Amino acid sequence: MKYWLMKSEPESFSIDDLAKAPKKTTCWDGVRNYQARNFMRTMELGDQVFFYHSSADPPCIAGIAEVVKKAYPDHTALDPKDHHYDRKATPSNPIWEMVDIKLVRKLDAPVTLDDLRNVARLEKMELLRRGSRLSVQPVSAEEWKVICRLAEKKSKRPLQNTRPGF
DNA sequence: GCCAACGTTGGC
DNA sequence: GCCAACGTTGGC
Repeated sequence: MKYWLMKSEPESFSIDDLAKAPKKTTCWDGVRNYQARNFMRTMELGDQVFFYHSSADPPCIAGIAEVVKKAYPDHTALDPKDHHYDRKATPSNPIWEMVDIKLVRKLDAPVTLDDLRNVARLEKMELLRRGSRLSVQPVSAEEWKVICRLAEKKSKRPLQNTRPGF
């Protein structure tokens, strides 16, 4: 099982929106970066995801989700009226793909970007790299564990409903 | 709102 | 293949 971090601006789609969604599940449409897409292509069912609020106050990991559907074509790339339309995309070559993710749990106390920066073991984390903008990125097993511990500490109670591995 | 960092586009 | 121009991301 692998670990990931996916960014969303809460003004467009937040952890609460995911909680309110049917089956607490959403398709992750709109990714228009090849590296991010390639990461989604390698995702497996059950992979665990940190749901990150970008351009938020404060920026933070707001919850945990998991992959419930493997990569498939992102239809919004084919719709000229859609904001994420890409004229290079065709039905036979849709170019862009998405996965479905389901909420595992919202964090009682979000782990902020500032919190993460204060952990020496997270120094190499992609999110913390200067100028990093990747919206879908891998998280190492160690990083995952460290961040889950941090989340537990902040919430003052055990993380429930998370799979073994953190 | 600012702006640094980054990815993409397109002329050459 | 180079690289300037442009658009976007995302923290501050």
